[in-house]
Amino acid sequence: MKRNAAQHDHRKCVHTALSTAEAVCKARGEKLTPVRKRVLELVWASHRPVGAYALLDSLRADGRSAAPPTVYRALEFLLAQGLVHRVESLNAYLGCAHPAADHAAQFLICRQCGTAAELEETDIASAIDRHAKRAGFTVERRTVEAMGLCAACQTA
Amino acid sequence: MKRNAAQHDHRKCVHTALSTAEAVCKARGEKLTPVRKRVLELVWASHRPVGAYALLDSLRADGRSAAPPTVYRALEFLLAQGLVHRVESLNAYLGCAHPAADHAAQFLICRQCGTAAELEETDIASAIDRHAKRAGFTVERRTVEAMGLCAACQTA
DNA sequence: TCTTGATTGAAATAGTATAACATCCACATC
DNA sequence: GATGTGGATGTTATACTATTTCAATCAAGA
Ligand SMILES: [Zn+2]
Ligand SMILES: [Zn+2]
Ligand SMILES: [Zn+2]
Ligand SMILES: [Zn+2]
Repeated sequence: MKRNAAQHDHRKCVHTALSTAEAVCKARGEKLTPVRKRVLELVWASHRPVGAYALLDSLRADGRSAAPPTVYRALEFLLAQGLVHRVESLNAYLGCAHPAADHAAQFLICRQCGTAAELEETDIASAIDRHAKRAGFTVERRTVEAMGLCAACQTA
Repeated sequence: MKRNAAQHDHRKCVHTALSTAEAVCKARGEKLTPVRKRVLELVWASHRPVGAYALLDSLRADGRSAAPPTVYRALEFLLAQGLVHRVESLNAYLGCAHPAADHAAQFLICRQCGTAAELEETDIASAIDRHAKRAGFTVERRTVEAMGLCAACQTA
């Protein structure tokens, strides 16, 4: 039920995400250029992961000149800054809920409504790392994505 | 160091995988046709996840007539039977190490040598499920992939 | 001003996956 | 053995995702 369209002011989500991004970039001396900012805003248009070509269509709808590299470059920057995440199982992108700090993220993706919620549970990450270590494996990056039904879609 | 090319008889891996597949399909009344069997064998050609188009090339190298649907259909069948896994972060496919029983699998993927080891740790899956449940989310499928360095590549 | 490096524009191409329809084959039934 | 049926495969076309390459532009800093 969290983040149901009827139950939260999504403008606030977008506004918070954009201000945080400004702050983060400024603090790091990175440039949040108009294209990058606009792509971030488009990613935040919903709580559903968005495909790169959907973003491209939106950029073009803005009247802006845009080709695939336009959006992939913006995404590359936003990913590097931790402002968006890539959802591997969907080939899609999602705004990060807590971009300030480096963190291991996990995603709960609803197959019904398409929303994705972000978790940041260190014990999931450490369970993976522990078993990896037993195998002599050093973990550098983790992809954890759960598919299923969100609370809202279950009751419905 | 496990499964280093020099340190195990890979023919045995392949043979075991194919016999198990035969048995599993027979028990279920499913048909492991020549294409399907050959694709499974090709997937098992190494312990590295293989892309669909690499499999396609191999099928063609056999002299067989093959197009993308040929390999994707075979993979669809093998995935449904639990004989192969899909590695989401690589868009690639890997033979399942324990295809008989249904299981939650996790992968340790070496960025250096490309090998992927399969884990089947229930506590990783249950940690995910537990946090999901707290969010009211019902998990149906999990994708857990760790990128890093395998034991062999670390010492080297 | 000049230089330099980062960013963006633009065109082409590579890589991954599915849709749609025809044909074939194994098997059950008559 | 002939016929009908459904699954499996063949074939072509297309959709979707991502990168390469080179040119043009822009934004500081010397
Ligand atoms: Zn919102
Ligand atoms: Zn839902
Ligand atoms: Zn082996
Ligand atoms: Zn390795």
